[in-house]
Amino acid sequence: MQNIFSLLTDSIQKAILSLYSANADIHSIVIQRTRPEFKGDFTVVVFPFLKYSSKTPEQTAEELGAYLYKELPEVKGYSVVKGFLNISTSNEYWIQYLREITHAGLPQVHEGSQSRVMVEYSCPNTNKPLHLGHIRNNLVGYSISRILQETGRKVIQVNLINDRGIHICKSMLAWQKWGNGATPESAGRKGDHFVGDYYVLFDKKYKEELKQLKNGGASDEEAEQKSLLMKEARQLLIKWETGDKATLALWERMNSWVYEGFEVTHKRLGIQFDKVYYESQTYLLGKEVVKEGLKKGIFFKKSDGSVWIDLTAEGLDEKLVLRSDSTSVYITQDLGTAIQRADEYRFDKLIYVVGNEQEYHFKVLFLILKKLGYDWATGCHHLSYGMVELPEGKMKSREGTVVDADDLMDEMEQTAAEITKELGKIENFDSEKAKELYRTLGMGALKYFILKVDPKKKMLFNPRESVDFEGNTGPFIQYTHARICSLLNKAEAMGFKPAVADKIVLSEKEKELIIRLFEYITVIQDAAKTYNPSLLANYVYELAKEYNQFYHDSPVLREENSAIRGFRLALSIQTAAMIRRALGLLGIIAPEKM
RNA sequence: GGUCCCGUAGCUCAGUUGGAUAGAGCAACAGAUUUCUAAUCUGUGGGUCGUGGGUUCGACUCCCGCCGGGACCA
Repeated sequence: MQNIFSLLTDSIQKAILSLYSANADIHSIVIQRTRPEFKGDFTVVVFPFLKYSSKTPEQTAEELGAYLYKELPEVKGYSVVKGFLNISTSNEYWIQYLREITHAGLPQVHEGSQSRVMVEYSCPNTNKPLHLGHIRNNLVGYSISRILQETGRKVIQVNLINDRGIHICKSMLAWQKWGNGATPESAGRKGDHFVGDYYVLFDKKYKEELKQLKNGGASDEEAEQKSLLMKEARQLLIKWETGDKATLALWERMNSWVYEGFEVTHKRLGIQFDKVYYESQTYLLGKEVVKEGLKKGIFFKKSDGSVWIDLTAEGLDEKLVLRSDSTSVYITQDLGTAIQRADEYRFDKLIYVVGNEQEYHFKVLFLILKKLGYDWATGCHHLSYGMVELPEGKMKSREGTVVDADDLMDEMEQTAAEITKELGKIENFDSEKAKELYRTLGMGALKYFILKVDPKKKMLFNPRESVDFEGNTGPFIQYTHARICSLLNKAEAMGFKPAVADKIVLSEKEKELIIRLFEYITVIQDAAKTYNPSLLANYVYELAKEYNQFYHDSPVLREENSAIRGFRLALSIQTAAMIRRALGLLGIIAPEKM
């Protein structure tokens, strides 16, 4: 059956041609949902048509309404309020829609079936465990990947781990000096935390050293230069770069501990990658590109030998792409990595999920790729997300205000357990099943709390609110799903079957619910287009809220009219399926009982 | 010095190619359960959409200035 939007749009174009002998611009046709205080389901804004009709808004709306009413059986009535034409759609249309999805399943979106998208996200350093900021990154990256898949695109999820550099050398040095051969196993500590501890220890010792040097009369700068610890760390980095065996062995060993830890966290977050890149293998990429760019005259060399690109014509600055000692800067390897990936995967889009503090960096990166003549550069996109802040302000590792990812998940699950036990609805669960539920609910709360906010905006993480399980929260939506499942189980036990009969009188709520289900297509397209999972999060919340209202005042199992009962069962089944599906795209599990 | 982002109810957020009297949740208060899961539902109060101009039939939305907050580039 034809989509109501295209049905209306087509008919409006015909109406304008027939009534006013004009061809209406498709963009001038705006159809939106009718506001609840007015009668109707969809509203056509007629102001843009006045130039065709040369009549008052009311007259134009009236004529248009009469035309649509006559032409389309789906239009059951209309009313005109000022310049707005409110259209009431027929129950039959929506009953038919419900019947269709009951038989054929929920609609699929295929708009992007030919395209390949690579999404890069997560990208942790190996010197410390993941924190709240990484969680937002991971959730947004995972969810947008799933959403793009949902619209038919082939998605390649990749991670790029920053496994080399001075930071990991600091951890290594501290472990050598003060670790006494300890391992995560011997210390009973998760690997990434274990290595992170040594990073912190280095920093502590380094500060002590600086203090001593300064007490001895050194200035800040002198102290930093004189620091033996820092010197040793740098030496370790040089050893690493020159391939010193013992250094490489230690590096590999410590990183492997970190990866074991990350693995656990990733699993808990429910994310996984198709491919993991390591900076140790990519950091030398890009130098060739610089040579190439020099040859083409896109880059230029300064007297000290450093290589730059002049972007002042584009309103940016001059940007360094290779240092005078011919070592790379970040953008050098990013250029190389992007080109390597383009060769390898031939993607249509490459999406970088990275914090908004790097907006300038990506602007420059994409611009350089374009100037180098890579046509796929236009498909590169920086999915820039805002920082996560705490009620006390920004997270600062120095002040110990960083919210650790593992701790946070522990707390969420613990809260879920407390609330669930208090409500006492799962007495027949064994402890394994109960634990799984706590996990599902805790993660549901956390994921929804973060994903409901537009990624572009900075967000405030209030721990008190994040463990709220009522109102606009993940557990609210999960609860709605569980309740429907419970209802459906009982219906089955009672032998009631879902069925969508022809002649059903729909209540306002029932019609609204079906329209909501229908709106999913628009929402998922929007979410994919704008790389914004929060649209989907807000959608599924609205859907759950709508269902709860319906549930509250419409009996299902107690409904004696079997046609209505069957219809309500079918509606409930589809709503539950939609909740499951939408939550799934957010990485949230919909439990059947809670 | 330059570039960019943000500012909506006490708090957290929706409001997306400009559309009607700007919406939710939390918090506060009042109610609903002999009933399909009350992690629910209903109601009340709460707004100069930072601010001043401009564009037009119409601006939270677009343009310019200012104030406040943040980020980035040397």
